[in-house]
Amino acid sequence: MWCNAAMDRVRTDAGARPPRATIIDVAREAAVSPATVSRVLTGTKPVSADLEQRVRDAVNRLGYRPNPAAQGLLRGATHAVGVVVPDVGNPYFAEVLKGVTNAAEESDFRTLVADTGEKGGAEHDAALELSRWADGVVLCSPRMPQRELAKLAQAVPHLVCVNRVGRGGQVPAVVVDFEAGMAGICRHLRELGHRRVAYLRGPARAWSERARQRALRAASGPDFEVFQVPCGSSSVDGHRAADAALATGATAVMAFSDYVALGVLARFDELGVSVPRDVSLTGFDDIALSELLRPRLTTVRVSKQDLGRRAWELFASSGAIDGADETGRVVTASAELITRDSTAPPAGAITPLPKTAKA
Amino acid sequence: MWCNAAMDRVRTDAGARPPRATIIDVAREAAVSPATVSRVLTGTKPVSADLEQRVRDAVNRLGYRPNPAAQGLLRGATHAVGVVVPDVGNPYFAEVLKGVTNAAEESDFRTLVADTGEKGGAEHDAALELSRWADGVVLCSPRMPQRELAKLAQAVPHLVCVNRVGRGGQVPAVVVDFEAGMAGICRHLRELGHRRVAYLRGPARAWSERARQRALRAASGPDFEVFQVPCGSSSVDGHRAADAALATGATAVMAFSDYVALGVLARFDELGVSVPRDVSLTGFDDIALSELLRPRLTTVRVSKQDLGRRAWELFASSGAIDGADETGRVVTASAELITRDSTAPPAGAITPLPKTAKA
DNA sequence: CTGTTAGCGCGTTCAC
DNA sequence: GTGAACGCGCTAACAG
Repeated sequence: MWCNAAMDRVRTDAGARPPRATIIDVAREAAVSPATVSRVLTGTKPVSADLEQRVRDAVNRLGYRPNPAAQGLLRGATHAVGVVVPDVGNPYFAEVLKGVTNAAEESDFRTLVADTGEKGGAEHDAALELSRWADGVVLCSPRMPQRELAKLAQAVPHLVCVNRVGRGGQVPAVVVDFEAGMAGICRHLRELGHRRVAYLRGPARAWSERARQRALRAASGPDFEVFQVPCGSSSVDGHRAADAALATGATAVMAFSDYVALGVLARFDELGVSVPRDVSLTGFDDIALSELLRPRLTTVRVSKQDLGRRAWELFASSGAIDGADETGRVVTASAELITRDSTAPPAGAITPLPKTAKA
Repeated sequence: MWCNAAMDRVRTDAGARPPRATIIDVAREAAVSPATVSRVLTGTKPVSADLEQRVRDAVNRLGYRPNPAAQGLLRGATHAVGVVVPDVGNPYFAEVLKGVTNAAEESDFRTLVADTGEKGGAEHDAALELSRWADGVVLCSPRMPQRELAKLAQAVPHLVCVNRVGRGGQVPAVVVDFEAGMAGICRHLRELGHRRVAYLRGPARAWSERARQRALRAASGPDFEVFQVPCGSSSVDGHRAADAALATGATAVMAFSDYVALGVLARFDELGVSVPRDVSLTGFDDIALSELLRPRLTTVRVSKQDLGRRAWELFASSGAIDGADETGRVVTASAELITRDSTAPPAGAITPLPKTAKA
């Protein structure tokens, strides 16, 4: 009955399917007990140099790698974090994701990603599903309603939010200071002399959108009128909403994000509207592309990778690794205005329609 | 010694950590055996309507979700695919990733992502690591040497490549017809009257780069000179290499990809070089941004999501799901030239230096 | 220091 | 149509 894996391999060699070696195969190969192999690999208990070498050789020879499912089953932890993002294609989230991944890697954690395709309704399920696989979940800019989030926080052991604080900050979160950033943009535009500006709204349910709205309300007044234009969070949304923004007669357009501004810029170009000559344009986030675009976008710098890293740290300190259960912290990341080429003083005349604007 | 999970739960209730319910908890709740619960959930064997309802109720009440680790252990499969990409921030890979994810989802498979940060040396380990967690791995545009790939293919049960065919097509792969695409670009430029063109090279080890080179060799001749300029695969690389491209005196610049062309465009603008008036520019891949840029980029359309989907299908048909082991297929995706605004006939005079070009 | 034993949560045999 | 028992790969408890 010692017909072991090595034998099988020979027989199935034609199929070239190398069956994964188990710890028992390694133990047999090294002529030790499975426990010794485990000890060498996990380093929990000392093992004599001789045996250790034999085990290491066997591991290399067989190409053995422990099965994480079995490890997870036993330890009750998977050594993985889940990350839920609205859209990996959005450079903003791609960066946040990288931040989490890099930080997690340092602690030897794997990252699992779920893309909800900007469908707020899918977030809850995605997080729940990820939580089956991972020890915790990082929720990026969730659009789900407050009470859904609260319920989720009870079902998912280690939940961390990015750019969303739950009711009373029950859920640990790292958020950008959108209010300050948006205020900076408003101040900048006002100083340039703009009095009528349009704002391209992001997803209504986004927490960050509401924070921006607070800043907008605070900044607006008789000498600084803000026209709200429904838009969205993608370049395509920006492209679509650009005409409406122009129609407000504003001399400056504030986009929800750089990614949105990208689409706006393209549409403006199609319409023959020059930025910043005819109209000023601002973004938010400072994605890498913004410096490559022409004109270079005036925006608010957010350290996106850092956001991801901070989220990881929140996860780690919430007891996911050691036992120090420190729930409910909310950390705020700064947002700094970056003035570039897409903003300038308004032209003498108000431009109610793009076509006439050019004429 | 029957101090079970339910007991523990009561004690740690203060921490508000809801421990995941097990199938046994559900069975107790529904007053049936664990086996019955399993049968209801997997639907493998018929169960009486009465019991089925009781089980479903219990599942909902407890919020029970089967532990995938345990399932994986038992079934010897995890119901997950790994995807290794050089850079998730690259819109190209983001799209391919989405393609895999969407297709996998339909078969109820989860997607695990590893980002190698464009470090070819990290690919091997990343794939190996992913293969511990997943039933197979999709390797996107791997830069690793041929023999490393061959070795990897033996260690990873279900390996599929995107944009890379291994020696003799041993590894199932879906590849873009780079050669045809590149040939199309060359023909287009030639027809416009360009005789001296620069090519911004991608990563030397990329299979797709070698395919492009074949097309370039075939197209080049006394009346179509191609100047090779080392570059890379990111926008930043393109930005850096733009000057060198101009210095060749070419009237058209072919970028490795749209993503690279983006950086080139930005640099050209800084230099006051107008596209396509002073110099024509082409990309490859047709990422969404390319239509938003000004000028809109002439490029080669590649259905990126489809690439991902086809990779998934290759994985699925390689016996990862059923047993139909159909190894070594290589499928080729078409590449279609999209003529937009960044290419035009060359200006009358050759432009050896950007500054003089404008004057 | 090392080997043996038990069991993590689940699905799938077997008996009934 | 249902329940009891076994084992997936691994490691933490015990024995020696």
